[in-house]
Order: sequence, then C-alpha cells, then structure tokens
Amino acid sequence: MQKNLDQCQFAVAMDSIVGKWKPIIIHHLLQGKPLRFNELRRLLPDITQRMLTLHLRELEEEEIITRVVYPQIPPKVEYSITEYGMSLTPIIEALHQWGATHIERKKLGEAKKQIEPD
Amino acid sequence: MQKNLDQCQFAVAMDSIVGKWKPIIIHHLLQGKPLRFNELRRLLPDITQRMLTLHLRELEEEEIITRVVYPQIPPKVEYSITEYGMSLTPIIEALHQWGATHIERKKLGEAKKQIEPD
DNA sequence: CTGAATCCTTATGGATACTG
DNA sequence: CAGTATCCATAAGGATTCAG
Repeated sequence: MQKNLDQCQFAVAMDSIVGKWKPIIIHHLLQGKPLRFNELRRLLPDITQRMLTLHLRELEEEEIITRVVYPQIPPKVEYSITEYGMSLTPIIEALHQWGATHIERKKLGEAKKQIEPD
Repeated sequence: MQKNLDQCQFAVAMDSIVGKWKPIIIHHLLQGKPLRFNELRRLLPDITQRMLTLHLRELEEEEIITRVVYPQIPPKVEYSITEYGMSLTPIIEALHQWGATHIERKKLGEAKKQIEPD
C-alpha cells in the first residue's frame, strides 16, 4: 500500500467533477430526464456555448453522460446520465447540500472583506 | 429564486475543495490529530513546499483549518481542522469512497488508450 | 523547521464570429 | 438547433533558490 493511494483516489474523483460547470450539469442530468443542448443552456444562463460543448464532451469522454444525435432537421441532440454517472450521486448531493447550507456564510465573508480589507 | 442559485451553491462548495492537494490535506486533518508542516509533507510525498504552503494558506483563509505557531527554535507549526472544516466530512468522504471504488476503472481506461489511441 | 521569492509552463475559461 | 474556430486573459501548478 503506497502512501499516495489516497491522493490517487481523490484525484480520480476530482477529475470527474472539476470544471466550473460540471457539477451542475451532472446535477441536472441526475434528475433523470434527458436534456437537449439548448435546454441545458437555459438551465445554465451564464454558460457560453463553447464551455457547454467542452464540458459535455469531457463528461461524455469519461462515460458520465451519453450523447444521442437524432439525424433530423433541425438537429436534435439529447444528453443523459449513464449508470456510471449515477454513481456520482453521493458526491453531487453532498456538494449541493453543503453549498446550500454554507452559501450565506460565504456571502457574509465577502461583505466583510469589503468593509475591512486586508 | 433565481435560476443560478444551484450554480452558486456548487461554486461555493467547490471553492473549498478545488486544488490539487486540498482534498487530501483536509482528509488527513479530519483524522483529528493536529499535524506539523513536515508531517503533512511526509503524508503527501509528491507535493512541493510551495504548493503545501499555498494550499494551507488558502484553507486557513477559508477558515477550514487553523494554523498555530509555537514560538521556539526550531520553529513548530501545527495545523488543525476547524468545526467549519469538519462540516466538509460528507463531501471528503464521498470523494474518497468514490475514488476507491472507481480507481481501477480509471486505470483500465488509461491502459486502453495506450492500445487504441484515438 | 517552516517557510518566502522568482521564474516558468500549462490549464482553464471566456468573447466573438461563423456554420451545416 | 447545435455546434466550430480563433484569439485572448487569467489561474493553477511546479522547479529552483534563498532565509529566519
């Protein structure tokens, strides 16, 4: 048992969720309903097309989501969570719950910095 | 309720744990025993002094850990988890557990890429 | 022992315009 | 509708050296 096994385990897990928009994309797809590209864009008002595409490609590469193209005009593409992706539920839910609990503390911290800068 | 509240919650949570070595530093300090700078270095064989210092400073700033300096020669500094830091337990444990479960899959995926490159 | 300072490379994210 | 293609700015991480 080498000393950095723990580090590798964390690295593997973090790899799957690090990225500004990855957790929330996974979160929405974990609801179960396949979502189209523009549906995701509406759910993430501030994301750019480029970043949405990039993150979806990465999640697909990691087999966390699947991408299904319906060959029709206009194009239709649906993204869904995979079984493997569903295994991330405990992580995503823990993050979501913790964020909900501590968002106010963070906002107070930011406000304090405005008043008493270092 | 604005549409991006979820995004903010994830962002707040991710802020606390994103960083190549943050999860494992928190993980070790969550064991309860205060650790000295060089003890952490031994637990993280591949980290550089600079990165350990930087991450500890960030965790301290976020009030996830505390830093106690014992004014003596040679210097002694101990890092401990705070109550606030302990609230990250569900996230850190979920990451650790998921990584332990899926590390083999990842390694197989890497090996496959060697054989069948894109 | 516990750092700080400097310099450097790469990764990440975004703005904007264009397309089948 | 669902993307690409460029170009750019900043953040993150690392190697190395120096210091109280």
